[in-house]
Parts: sequence; structure tokens; C-alpha cells
Amino acid sequence: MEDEYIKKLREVIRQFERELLFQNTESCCSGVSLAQCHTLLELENKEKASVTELADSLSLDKSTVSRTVDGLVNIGLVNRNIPSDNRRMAILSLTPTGTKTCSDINSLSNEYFSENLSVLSVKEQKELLRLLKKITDNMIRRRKECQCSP
Amino acid sequence: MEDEYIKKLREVIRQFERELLFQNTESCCSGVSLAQCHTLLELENKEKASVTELADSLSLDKSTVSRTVDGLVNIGLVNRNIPSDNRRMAILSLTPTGTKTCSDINSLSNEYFSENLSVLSVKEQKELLRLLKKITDNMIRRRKECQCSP
DNA sequence: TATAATAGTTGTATATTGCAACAGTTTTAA
DNA sequence: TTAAAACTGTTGCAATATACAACTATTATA
Repeated sequence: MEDEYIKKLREVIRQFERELLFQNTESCCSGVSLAQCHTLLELENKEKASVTELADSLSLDKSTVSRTVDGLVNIGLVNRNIPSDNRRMAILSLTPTGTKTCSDINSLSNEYFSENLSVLSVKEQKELLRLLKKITDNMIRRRKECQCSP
Repeated sequence: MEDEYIKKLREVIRQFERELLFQNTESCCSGVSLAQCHTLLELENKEKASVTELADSLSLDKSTVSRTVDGLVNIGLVNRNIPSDNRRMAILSLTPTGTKTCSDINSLSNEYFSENLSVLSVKEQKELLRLLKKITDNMIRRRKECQCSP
């Protein structure tokens, strides 16, 4: 593969990242910060999760997630439930308000992407998803493989 | 466009973002932080730029860039030059060490992408670049359009 | 039962960022 | 020609995000 191609791709990716950051920051103005937004959406996907699980799928330190969740519990978007059969863990889930906030965020985001993807044909859109998924999966797989050290 | 498709795409994009963040953080360990890394690469592209120009292309506040540049000047990677015909601006450029650091970062990043893109055929790689560029350009264009307010 | 492992929290430190106020410098307008 | 406006970069301040290490409490294991 030629270096010129990779250089271009990297540049586009950097721009893409910055644009996403913009979008994230703006559509997360439904009262939650970006970190909180990501946590909420992850929790929406999983329905229930522990702090450690969330930290894992968000690739963040559990202390970071612990504090983010703290904030979300305080503003009433997340429930923290201690199961009686394992009292050291916390089972997190969305409150009704949390679910509502998620759906607000999703609406805004869907609209944003829907508008921006309209420059692509449906076929191209599908292809973009397929290709992006293929290399992202590979990135995740390779990163996890390299973590041989405990 | 179906919401289901967009939802999947958004999820893949969030994962993609996180993986990129990992890669960035790791390959930027050539002594510079992520923000410094992005600034260096942008400066490498432009060869010369003012703080305001950099802030513009990085979509950051000029105060942020000012401080980042400060750090880069301190560790000897960037030159800050005040032209005599316009003494209020600063012309920034890479020092030889800065150029070297950029090429180190580029080598690491190129290697990373080269390895991860190898799951795609050359044709697919080109298609990915094309599609990503198309929608990123659209995202940038639309964002700038919306900034009607001064 | 004593020790290991696990789950989450807290202390501390650092980085990143934006907004607002500011200080020079240059351009424009009266 | 001078006063006002615009531009360029810096600094003060505050908020957010993050990791590592130390810690507490709980559960599992040897």
C-alpha cells in the first residue's frame, strides 16, 4: 500500500474525528456532557451493566466511569442497584428520564447523520458501514491481542 | 433511510473513534501529547501558519492553540517568528527537531493503519477513502454554512 | 480460616478546552 | 491626522475528562 494513500486517509480521518466531536458536543447539550452522553448510550445498548463492564466497553478506567456514573445518578438519569446476592457490584440501568434523554440524543444524532449521509447513495451508505465495521473490528481485535501483559 | 442502519453506523463510528483515540495516545508517546501531536501534523501540512489559522483548521479556540504552541516552542519543536511588517501576528513553523518528531509520528501511524487496513482489498481501501472524504467534506461544509452568526 | 481476587470509590495530578478580559498592533473612518 | 474599530495573540479562570495508585468492602479459593 502506498504511503501517499495512507497519508490522505489519515488526514480525512482526523477531519472526520473533529467533525464528530463538534456534532457530539452540540447534540449532547440536552444537559449532559460528552462523557455522560457516551455512557448513557452504552447503557442504553446493554440495558444493564456494571461499572467495570462499562469501563471495558468504553475503554476507560473504572475510576473515570465511576465518577461519570456518579454524575448521572445525581441528576437522576441512571439507577445504581446493589444486588443482594453480590453486594460488591452495582447494576446500572437507565431511569425513565435517562431513557428519554437517550432518545433525545438519538433523534438529534440520527437527524445529523441522515442529513450528512444524503450525499451518498443508499448503496454507498451500506458500503461505508460495511468497510468501517470491518476495519474497526480489526482494530479492536488487534489491540486486544496485543494486551498480552496482565 | 432506515433508523436501524443509522443506529448501527453510529455505533461503529463510536467504536472507531475510541480505537483512534487509543492509537493516537500510543503513537504520540514520542514525547508529545495528543493535542501537540495534532498541532504538529497540521503545521507539517501547512509549513507555515499563524495561531489563528491553526485554530481555524483544528476547529479549536485560539487560546487553546496558543497554549499548545507555547508548549511546543518550549520543547523546541516549533519556531515562533514575528514578521517585522506585521508585528501582531506570529508565524509558526517546525524546527528540525519538530520535523523529525512528525516523521516519527507518521511512521508509527502509517504502520498502524497499514496493518489494520490489510483486511480490506486495495479496491475497498480506495472506496473507503472516497466515501469517508465525501461525507466529511459535506459535514464541514454544512457546519460552516450554519455559522451564519458572526 | 487465611489469603486471593474482584468491584467500586476516593485522593491526587495532569491535560484539554472555552470564554472573557486584556494588550499590542494595524486598519479604517471622520 | 487622529480617534475608533478590527485584528492577533496571551492570560485568568473554570469546567471537564482522564489515569494511576491506594483504599474499602465483598466474595471466592486454597
